[in-house]
Amino acid sequence: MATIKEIALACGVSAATVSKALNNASDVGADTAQRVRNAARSMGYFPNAAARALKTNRSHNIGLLFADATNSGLAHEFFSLVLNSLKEEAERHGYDVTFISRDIGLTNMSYLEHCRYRRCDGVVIATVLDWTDPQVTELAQSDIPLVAIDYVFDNRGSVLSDNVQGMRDLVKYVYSMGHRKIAFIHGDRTAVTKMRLASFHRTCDELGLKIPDEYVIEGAFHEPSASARATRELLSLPERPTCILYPDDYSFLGGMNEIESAGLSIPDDISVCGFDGIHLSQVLRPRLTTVRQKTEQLGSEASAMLAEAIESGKTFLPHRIVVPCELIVGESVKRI
Amino acid sequence: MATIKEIALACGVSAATVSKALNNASDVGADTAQRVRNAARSMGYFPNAAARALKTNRSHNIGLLFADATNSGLAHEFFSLVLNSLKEEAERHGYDVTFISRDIGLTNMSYLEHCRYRRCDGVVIATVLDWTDPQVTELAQSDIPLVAIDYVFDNRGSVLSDNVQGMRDLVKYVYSMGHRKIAFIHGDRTAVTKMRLASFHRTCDELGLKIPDEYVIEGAFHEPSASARATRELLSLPERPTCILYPDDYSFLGGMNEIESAGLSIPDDISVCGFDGIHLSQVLRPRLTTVRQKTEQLGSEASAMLAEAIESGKTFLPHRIVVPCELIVGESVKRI
DNA sequence: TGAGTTTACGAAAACGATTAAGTAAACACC
DNA sequence: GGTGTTTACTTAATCGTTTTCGTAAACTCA
Repeated sequence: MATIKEIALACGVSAATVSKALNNASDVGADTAQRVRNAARSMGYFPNAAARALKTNRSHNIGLLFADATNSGLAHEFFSLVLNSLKEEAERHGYDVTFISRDIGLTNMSYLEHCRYRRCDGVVIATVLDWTDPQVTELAQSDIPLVAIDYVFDNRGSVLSDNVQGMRDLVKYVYSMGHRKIAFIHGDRTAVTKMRLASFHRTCDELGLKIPDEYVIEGAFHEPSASARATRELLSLPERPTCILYPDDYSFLGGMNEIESAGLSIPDDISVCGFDGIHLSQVLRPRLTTVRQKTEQLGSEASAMLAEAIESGKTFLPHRIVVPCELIVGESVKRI
Repeated sequence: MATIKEIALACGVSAATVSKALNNASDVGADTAQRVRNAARSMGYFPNAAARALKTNRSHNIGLLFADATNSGLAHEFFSLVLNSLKEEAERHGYDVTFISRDIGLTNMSYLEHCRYRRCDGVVIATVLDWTDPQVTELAQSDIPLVAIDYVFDNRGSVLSDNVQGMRDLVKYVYSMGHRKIAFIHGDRTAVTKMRLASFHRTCDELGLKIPDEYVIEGAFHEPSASARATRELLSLPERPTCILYPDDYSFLGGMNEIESAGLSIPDDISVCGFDGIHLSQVLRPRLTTVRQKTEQLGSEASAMLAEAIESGKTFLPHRIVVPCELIVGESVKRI
């Protein structure tokens, strides 16, 4: 509202001096600086972000790429929580968060164009439908600082939830409870699924478990119906698994219904595990044994890393932070 | 990337002409306009949002005020879905969405200051902890176009979910199924709760139902534990209700656990209803009878209304849109 | 005291767009 | 053909900052 010029006028100095005083530049007298700052405060001054962005070519704004699809994306508590901590940490560093999408207004821009239009200082890619989407790779190959969550782009920063360790801990725990016939309903074919699947097989190998092919079924993240279908398949096998691992806590609900309507009880007749450790998992009875992903840390590390990339001026900062998962032992796995 | 000047140079015209051609101004020749537009496209031109904002004093950005608290807010599917449609509709109108918060960076700004700093063209208040927070009222009394969701500020636009009608439909339905002893666990003391509570009582009156005081208990939105506690109270009453209405679908989970661990079955021993109609409600077995709030419509109406307020230049646009709720009949209410 | 250095400030250009006002050419019209 | 009106452009100012460069005053020191 008040501008630098008005402050300059009020203080009897030039606009340049005001700007410098406000930015703690070295060549301003201590008393003048103080006077200016006082005036700025009392006149309710805040810098005009647009003017500053125009001049400095820095918007103090970071773009956030979130899946466009409605079924997953924002509705998924995992992502909501990541977004929340991402936003808070970004703000702590002085950045605002703006959603990036294609096709804003009438014109259709690509993700990259949208970022340029808004002069985003950096971008966090939290989740997209397809990481090989040309528009996504275009963005990843641009000169905009970028951090991806749960994905690795060449030469780019990434924050990864340690799905491999999480899955290993889960399988080992289930094994330690005496289970040998362990089934795994995995998510749709994404990078995360690949990691969990690989970790599942490797851990079973280490434990000397032979897992029959029928025990590993494709489901889908956040889709109870897919888990329901897969659960039906598993329950109808001649040799039923004693424990089923689900793609995620939410989609487990589909399996839960299926198990109950088959007249079976959890965990007495069959044991189950989720993944994610969202609030829901600890509200269900029996409490779900699951793997908690540290959403707060994923989000805040991503923001911090991006801020560092922006401020260091190094567009390409191939840092990689791996955030451990945490096994949550509930009551859904029975010792046998 | 490419600027207007570069296009001007390439086309052999002045920057002003380029600007006008790109903005479909009247005083540009048809052929020149075409030439300019072609050049702009081929040179990958996109306007510099900062420069434009500086000059026009319009940022094409709307601020979004979302609760700071973590327990509800973004993690609640209701708000996630509202946010999602809000964002999509805003983008359709050419606006980006930026989160507004206090205390960005080191400085601590108020919500209003944050909006001014970012030169937001308008603000949507989706949910806050406390609508009487001085910072919120300051914003509501400012000259920034504003639309609130599920709240009414004097002289401001608002989009309201018809909680009154939703609750009435629900109670009438439950009544029509033969229930007379209907309990209501309501949410914490918010505007929404007040509406539902009032509608509950009025509808019961209309139906000639006398609801004992013990049947109306305070719970909390999105908090299964509160619903669990309230459910315990209700189940221990000498005269148990035959149907319990919960604050929302999610918090019902707490009640569900309590009912099951009391050895009761839904809906044979006791009927239950939720509110919200989130995905979860239709995944549970039995499917929950609930009231769906049209989140997509709430979000998109809010964006559309705000866009209109901005574009009409009328800061104060006391429109009020009421979005009806929809009764979803599940299997959780038994005919008695 | 005079030359060199430091300190504290100001003047002015620039970022990339928009827009009011000005102008030259083309056209209309009797 | 002169006058008036369109049409199609250009010039230049402006939005609110930042930043480079310049400079006057003050200080240092032999």
